[in-house]
Amino acid sequence: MAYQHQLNVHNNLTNKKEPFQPIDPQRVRMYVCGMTVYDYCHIGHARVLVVFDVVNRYLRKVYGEGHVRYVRNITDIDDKIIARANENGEDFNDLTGRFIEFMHQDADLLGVRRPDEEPRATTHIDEILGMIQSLIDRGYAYQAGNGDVYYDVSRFEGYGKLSGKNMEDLRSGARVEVDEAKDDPLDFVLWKSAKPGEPSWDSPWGPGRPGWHIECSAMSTQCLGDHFDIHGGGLDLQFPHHENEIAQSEGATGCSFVNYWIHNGFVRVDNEKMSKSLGNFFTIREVLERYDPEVIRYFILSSHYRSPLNYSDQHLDNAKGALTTLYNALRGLDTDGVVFDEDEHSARFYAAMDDDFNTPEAMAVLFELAREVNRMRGSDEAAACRIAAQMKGLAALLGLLGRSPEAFLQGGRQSAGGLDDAAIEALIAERLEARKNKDWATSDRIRDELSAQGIVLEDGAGGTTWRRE
RNA sequence: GGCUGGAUGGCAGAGUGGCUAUGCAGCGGAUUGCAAAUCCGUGUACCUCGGUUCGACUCCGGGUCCAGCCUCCA
Repeated sequence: MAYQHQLNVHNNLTNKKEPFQPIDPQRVRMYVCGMTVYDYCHIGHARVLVVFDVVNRYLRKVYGEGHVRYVRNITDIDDKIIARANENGEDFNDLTGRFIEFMHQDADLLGVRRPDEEPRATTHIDEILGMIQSLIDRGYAYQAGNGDVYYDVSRFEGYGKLSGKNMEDLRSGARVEVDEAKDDPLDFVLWKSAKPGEPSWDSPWGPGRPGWHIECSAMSTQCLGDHFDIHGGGLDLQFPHHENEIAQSEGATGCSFVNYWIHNGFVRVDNEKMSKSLGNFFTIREVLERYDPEVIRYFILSSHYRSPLNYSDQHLDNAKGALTTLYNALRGLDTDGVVFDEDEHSARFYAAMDDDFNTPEAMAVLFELAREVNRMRGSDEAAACRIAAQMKGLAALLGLLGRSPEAFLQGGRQSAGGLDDAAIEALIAERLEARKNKDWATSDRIRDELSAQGIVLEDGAGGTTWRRE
């Protein structure tokens, strides 16, 4: 019997968990704010990538592969990009092109499926200009004396509805910058007039470039329409970025913008937010030098997407151990083409995922299946295979356990000057000979030798297997 | 100061008005030549003070502490 999904998501617009009802179940639409590309992605970025990859995979499971459209943008023009390009003495397009490539490499390694569309700000200038013009026409924006075009926040009635802020509180906040050009300190820029030497595009308001917030409004509307289902991103984007997007899009189109706002929590280091400004970040590639990408993925999904996630080697080691347990269960079982019925484990897995993408609880089900597999193997190989196949099928929704167990277990980093696979196999063969002769001293010596190289031997009923620690 | 979240066993991390989360680590047993892996068993856990209740870690209120947003940030 097929499981009946009822997806519930925590909607930041209402700040409540609600049943998810797509505008059109045949075409579920999700937009996620991606990266500003002037540097390598860090683990915080990895979290957005992985979290929304899982949301994307799960929506496809529930609504069907062809009925979900996932858009994740790239911000490829902004102050920091210009500054970095100047520092490097290169064209900003070269800089962004390079880091887009690096981002794709990182995302691919983490098992993140490519979005259906990946719009870039610089290729959507026309749409951006169009939306700014609409805002001016409808009285939501004005050009200031310095040439910049600003959004007139006081004109938009619902301003603050996403972040739970009101204009008075915001104005009384001590940190609002005072800018002479703006009518109101809360107004934000839609079009920045170009300073000499800066990249710029022509516009009715003079040469310039788009503000950050308008990019996302224009790109999401262009790719998904005026009104769509899900808009996601990091928690820090809730205000002002997403608040401003609502003001822009609803101001420009006059219709409701997004039904469900989903934000992932931060990655922390020593209980502090990992961020560029604090300088306490670890890049994905840095971590990949020491850990398998699937370990990073497991680590990210081992806590709920809305919770803070503390980064540390200890947590990654823990993730590695847990993943090893799961792959150990799959070892030696051929699940290709195995037909199985989904049992109550699947039901519990889906129930967990239906409940606001509760990946930790879903993962607990994977461990229960692993135990079932281990209980069955030996006594009923076919049953073990069926359970293993079910386990792999569920894990695939999280983008986990997609490789052969050997690829994961033996694929660890070979220490410098360490033994390659053939040398390991040769030593195991030699040890096997010694064991036949009950020469335990030789057998143990070889095992110790391998152990010193980080190779763990396991003598099973079907022979000796090995894995890298 | 305003607004959001959070506080669970050695560590990590779900969840629930009364019933084992799960993982890692530990301990005992099985298995093993010894290990490893695996299986079985095993832990006075729910920040504090009040309240509601037959019963609260779970609901309500106060407090304490932590994190985040209000400034670029995933």
